[in-house]
Amino acid sequence: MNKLTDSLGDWRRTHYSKRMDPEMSGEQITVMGWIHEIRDLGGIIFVLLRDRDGIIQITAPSKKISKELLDEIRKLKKESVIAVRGNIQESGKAPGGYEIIPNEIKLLNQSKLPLPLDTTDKVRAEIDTRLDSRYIDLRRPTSSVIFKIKSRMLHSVRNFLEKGEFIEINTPKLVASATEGGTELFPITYFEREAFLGQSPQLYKQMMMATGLDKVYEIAPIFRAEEHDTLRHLNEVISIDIEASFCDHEDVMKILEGMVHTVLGDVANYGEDELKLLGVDLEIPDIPFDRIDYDDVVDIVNSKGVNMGYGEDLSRAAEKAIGEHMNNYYFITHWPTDIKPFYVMPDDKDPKRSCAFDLMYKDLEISSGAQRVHKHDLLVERIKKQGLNPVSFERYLAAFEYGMPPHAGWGLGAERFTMCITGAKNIRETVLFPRDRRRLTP
RNA sequence: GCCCUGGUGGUGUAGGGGCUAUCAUGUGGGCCUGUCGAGCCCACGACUCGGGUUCAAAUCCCGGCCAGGGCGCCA
Repeated sequence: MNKLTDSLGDWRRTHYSKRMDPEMSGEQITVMGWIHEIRDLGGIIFVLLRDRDGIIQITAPSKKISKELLDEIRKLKKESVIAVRGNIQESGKAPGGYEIIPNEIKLLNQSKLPLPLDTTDKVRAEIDTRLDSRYIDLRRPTSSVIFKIKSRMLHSVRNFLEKGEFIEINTPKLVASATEGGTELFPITYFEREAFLGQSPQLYKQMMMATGLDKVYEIAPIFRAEEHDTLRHLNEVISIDIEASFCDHEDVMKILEGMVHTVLGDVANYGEDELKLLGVDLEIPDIPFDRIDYDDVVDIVNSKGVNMGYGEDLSRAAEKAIGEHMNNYYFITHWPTDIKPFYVMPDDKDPKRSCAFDLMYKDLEISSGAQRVHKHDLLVERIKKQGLNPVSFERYLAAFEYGMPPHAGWGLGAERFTMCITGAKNIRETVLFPRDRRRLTP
């Protein structure tokens, strides 16, 4: 099989499929990609070549090209990789308005058939089938376009934060302590000791506040060993985290809403074609976002017939109820101190309430943040109150003894944010190789 | 982890104690000079695994595995 394939040699792609213009008519160009479909009508063969940008038609009329080339084309199979040199021609009859009349074709690699799933969207495959053969699934534009948008989103996030004078940091994902409380951690073997995969950069980015770097951000994976099995949870996700000194929760909420607003604008501006492919009409929310007090959330949820007590976290039914009442992006503020982590600052005037907030998009929590406790003794008290041992936080706590400024921050789930932008119903759509309760490969 | 539903060619499905197991797409072959979900003809290809009931199980029962939906868990 392989002896029939050609080497790349000195051939290089001169154009992507969608970047043609009328002035190029007649010009010889080289395109490279995968065979999306072949329509052999006998006297004329149409080969649809797909690359990153889209699809261009190679048109081979028997009268215009040599018999040898025609025979070569007739032997081509779906999803094989080819390079085509030919003349570009404007044509109203061709999809996209342009077609290429081939002079020479190289078969760079052949595809095995049949394919594990259909790349032309004639027959839909289930997400499980698609994830098993993700590289082929991503040949479908509706699948890969999510990652083009995610890339734009992350680029825009970095731009925004860099403009705001945030410094990008990298904190360890191999950590010693399982005592941060809350979520389950993945244990791993670290030489002769046990270690864990980091659940959050929280403690590290707070320690950075004691360094004088003032404003930091990190975009990195976090790991949570929860056995959840839903459309919006994974065991490995990307967290967009910031922490800023000499700030309170109001300041970082402004940064967060400003960032979401800017990023959505950027994606709408520069990703127009991509959004169109998904059929998404991206609405840019006005800022400031609505802020709703936790106590009012409880009242609204109860008024919708969903039972919820003050001091409880939102159940799924509660999230749906509040999501129905609010729309788009909104903050839930003044969470009860007791259900928030130890590092969250209690409200001065009413310590039962905290300076913590969640950013919601409809019924989906996409970010949570807070003003943090920067006073050492209060922090120790809060750790004890949550049933944790201050001794295991020794190194973290020490950072609060030598001049820790007041600070605040948040973490935003990159995949959940991508879901908001793309309209994906399953978080797995927004990760190339998702890790969930059952899936560890590919 | 719990509840509900399901697992049929490569993919997506119909069927539901005994027939040659349905359809689409695909794959292989043939015809066709403007296809664009091309069309037409021929062929190929499947009942999740283990156990049980039964003269007979893809179908009913039990269990495993896997999946879909919902929930829980998720500082």
